[in-house]
Amino acid sequence: MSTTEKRKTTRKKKDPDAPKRSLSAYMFFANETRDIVRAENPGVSFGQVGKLLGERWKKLTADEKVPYETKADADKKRYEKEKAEYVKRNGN
DNA sequence: CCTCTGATTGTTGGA
DNA sequence: TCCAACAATCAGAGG
Repeated sequence: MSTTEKRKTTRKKKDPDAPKRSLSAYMFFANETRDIVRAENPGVSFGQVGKLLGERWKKLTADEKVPYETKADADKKRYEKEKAEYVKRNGN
């Protein structure tokens, strides 16, 4: 099963203080591309843009993803911090 | 020890 | 407010 087949929707959180996980490079990529794709495809519904984003993302090379992965990495650290506090709260 | 699934992140746009 | 496809990412649990 691929990660893209389940994910019904944002399910509930099982943890009390569940620290929000780090964002994916795609999230950052979408942040920038959403504006570009939408600019090139005005009026297109999310269905079109959404798929376009995925295709564009796959088209990007590791070098292009660098800036996005970099953000993702930075956010990852952010998550670590949240987790640290989260664990502290639970493991207090 | 190693593997896997589940849950989560954010975007748009309409109902 | 919620959901849909898209991709990534991580943490916990199990064998």
